[in-house]
Amino acid sequence: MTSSTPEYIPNLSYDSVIFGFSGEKLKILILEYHNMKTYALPGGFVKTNEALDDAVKRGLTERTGLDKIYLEQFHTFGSMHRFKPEIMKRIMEEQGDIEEKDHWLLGRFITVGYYALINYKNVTPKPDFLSDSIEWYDLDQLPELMMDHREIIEKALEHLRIHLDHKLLSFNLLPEKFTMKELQQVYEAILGESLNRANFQRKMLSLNILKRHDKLYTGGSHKAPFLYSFKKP
Amino acid sequence: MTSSTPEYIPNLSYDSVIFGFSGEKLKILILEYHNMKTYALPGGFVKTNEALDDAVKRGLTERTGLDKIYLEQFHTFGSMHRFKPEIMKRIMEEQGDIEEKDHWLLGRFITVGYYALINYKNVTPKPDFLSDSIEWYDLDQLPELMMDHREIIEKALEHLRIHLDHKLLSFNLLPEKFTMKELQQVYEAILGESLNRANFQRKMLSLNILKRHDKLYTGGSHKAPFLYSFKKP
DNA sequence: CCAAAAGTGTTCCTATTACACCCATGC
DNA sequence: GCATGGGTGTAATAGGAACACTTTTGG
Repeated sequence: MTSSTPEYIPNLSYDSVIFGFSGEKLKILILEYHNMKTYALPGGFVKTNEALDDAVKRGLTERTGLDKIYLEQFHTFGSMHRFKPEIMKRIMEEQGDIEEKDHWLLGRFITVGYYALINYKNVTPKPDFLSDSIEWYDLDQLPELMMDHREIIEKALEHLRIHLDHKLLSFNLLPEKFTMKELQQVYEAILGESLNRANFQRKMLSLNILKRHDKLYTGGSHKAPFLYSFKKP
Repeated sequence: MTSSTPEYIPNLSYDSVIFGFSGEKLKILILEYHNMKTYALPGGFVKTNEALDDAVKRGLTERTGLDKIYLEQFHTFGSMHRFKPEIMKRIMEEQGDIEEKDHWLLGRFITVGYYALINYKNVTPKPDFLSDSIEWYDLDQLPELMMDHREIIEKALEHLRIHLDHKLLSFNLLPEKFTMKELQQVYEAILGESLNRANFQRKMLSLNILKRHDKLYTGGSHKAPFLYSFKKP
């Protein structure tokens, strides 16, 4: 790509915080650059003729194989502390891109933060051309991340916790049908605290967003729970 | 400015929604471009070596004369529907800037939205070099705005309403000392609804963020109200 | 004394919380 | 029958909303 007709908007990127849920713990998708021991959030760039939201969706699909993911924008990070060109330079050198001195990737970047919440088990993350691996990490066992990516995750989590009630419908975190206990586990994993079973049940039902289906017989020695699904609007 | 060493980040702008309060109504600062009947939010661009937040503060100070304003970022707008180069072209032609065909200002822009809430009376807005006038407009009497600026205002207002309790402390909308009635008028103007006086008083006091001072004798034939100020943390 | 605005009190209602109880199921 | 997990009931509490009452002030 030449600088006269750039394919991507310079100095602007996005980073996505992909939350995944395994049944008990909340995890985050982190990638590692080739031989660098450099861990980062999956991010990317916006084409000059592409909507911001579309760019983020495109990047996420390329990296997770998942389509039709609900993404929520939460903050744009524009501090000059983000400017660490050495890191990107090393990454590019590993790639063999060493020619250009003022390559656009070495510029200063303002990044738009997005987050998504998906069902862990539906995803087979695939590393892209820049990265060595892409893996799920427990929230409390994150590796050291490049630049301000740790801060980006904290801010994403804060937003997720505040807007949980309104946003959970849109995220496909649970299977089509699920039990009340599973739903509660999602809430507890995200909020990081345990909730009262009886009150949680009542509150969820009072929101009038759940449809009750037949009971689920698991073979366990206890009462069979109802299955629920989200009412589609 | 030449394209080889750009002063500003291309394709990225900010727009600021400046809410002002006059004592009864909420107003917004809108500027008009020279002889264009084109109304817009005050916005600007980010220098390549400047923090995003700093750029927004700089622009606001240039246009309002006010310093140390608390600004809150709320959303980044990146749709391709924003791309209307004709408008900017006409503005530049009015200015006499007609030479460059692919000038950076004619590109597609992703814009970061910020809002602020200030005391209307402390401000003497000054038009910048591009604009003819800069005026306060009532929320319900806005002129037709360029591009998606109307949508940006709606989204700012939504954020302001939701986060009012947490953010009012940081905004210098009221004088140092104010009465409970003045505080209530701010809330009512922002929320767009009237509130019960007795309950509002109790709720505000229960938040434990107000310091009570001496009474204010206005000369009105009624009980003198207490003055309050926000407790500084 | 009256009107206007401010401060405080009372009542009602709803949402939240903690805990208890009973039911279904497989061993 | 009994342990386990699931559904529902109940009492105590907190918070909000609606309204009434009283106090202060200047005319």
